[in-house]
Amino acid sequence: MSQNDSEHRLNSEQIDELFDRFISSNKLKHTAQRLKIVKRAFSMKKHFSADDLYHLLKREKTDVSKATIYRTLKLLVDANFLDELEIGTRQAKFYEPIHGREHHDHMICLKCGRIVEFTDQTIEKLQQQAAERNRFRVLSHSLKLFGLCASCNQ
Amino acid sequence: MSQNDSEHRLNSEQIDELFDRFISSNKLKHTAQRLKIVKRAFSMKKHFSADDLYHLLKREKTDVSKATIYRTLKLLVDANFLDELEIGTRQAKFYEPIHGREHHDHMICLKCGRIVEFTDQTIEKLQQQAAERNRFRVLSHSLKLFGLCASCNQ
DNA sequence: TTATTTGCAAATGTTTTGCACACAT
DNA sequence: ATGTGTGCAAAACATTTGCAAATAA
Repeated sequence: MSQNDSEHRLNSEQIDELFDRFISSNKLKHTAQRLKIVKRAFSMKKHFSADDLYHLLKREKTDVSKATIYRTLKLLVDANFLDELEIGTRQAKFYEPIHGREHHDHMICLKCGRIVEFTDQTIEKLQQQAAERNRFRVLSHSLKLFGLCASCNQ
Repeated sequence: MSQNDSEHRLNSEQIDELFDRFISSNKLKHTAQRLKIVKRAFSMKKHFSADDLYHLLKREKTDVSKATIYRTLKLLVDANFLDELEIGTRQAKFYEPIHGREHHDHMICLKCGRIVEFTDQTIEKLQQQAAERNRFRVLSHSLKLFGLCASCNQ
């Protein structure tokens, strides 16, 4: 893994700041539920699903309904605070804080589910060139490698 | 589009041959339903969903249940006769005949839904190298560019 | 005060599955 | 004869939505 997890985690103060930015930038209202969701989402050490978040909050006795979690996660993705990763059609989406990180792609271990991140500027460039050749305007992209991670591959 | 559709379509005789190969290679049984599904799937001019196939067959008075369509499509994908494309987690999967075509990636128009295919050997190579750097063994991959196709982008 | 937000339960949409019957080998 | 395959309806499952009650501004 090229990234150190803690390197990208925010402290409580930064999260409060981010929360305010999130709320005001979208003309939303401050609610206890949204604050709890944001606080928890931005302190996650790895990719998490809506359901993960739901159970974590429930365990911490700070219940928020699933509907609100889904609604808030969507807002956070639209506002570019969270990145959304789709592993497979029948599987729950995963989320991760963006927080100034550059775009990256994912390798997904089919055995243990581990998600390894990587970036390759040349690939990005070549994608863009392929798009231009087809007069296609890229708004977003997703590159996923499925296989076996180092430990699962012996 | 770099590919000519008709260039890759099979004639009736070739489909029969492919059907036999499909059945025998998997120790399956010849059934009217499977033949109908294979015939229709391999004469499709573009990507299709399970539901598309279901309605086409129904319209042609050759009813096959949805369950059987899903089961057969899965068999065809596993046997490497069809390629499966996931546009989004909550959307139906798309299928396309493989039939000797090389692997390709997709650009998906968010406005009209058009799917443009492309290949880039250098990208493939760089993906592999990125995987090796992480001692990750790639079994399959998916690269999708989302955006606006030439006509939708004016 | 009033437009948002929430929680609940019900709906959604695709795909899968249990089961009894039908059929290919 | 016997193991497969089929159709139906129900289940699965993540996510979305309608609605009435609660709450932020």
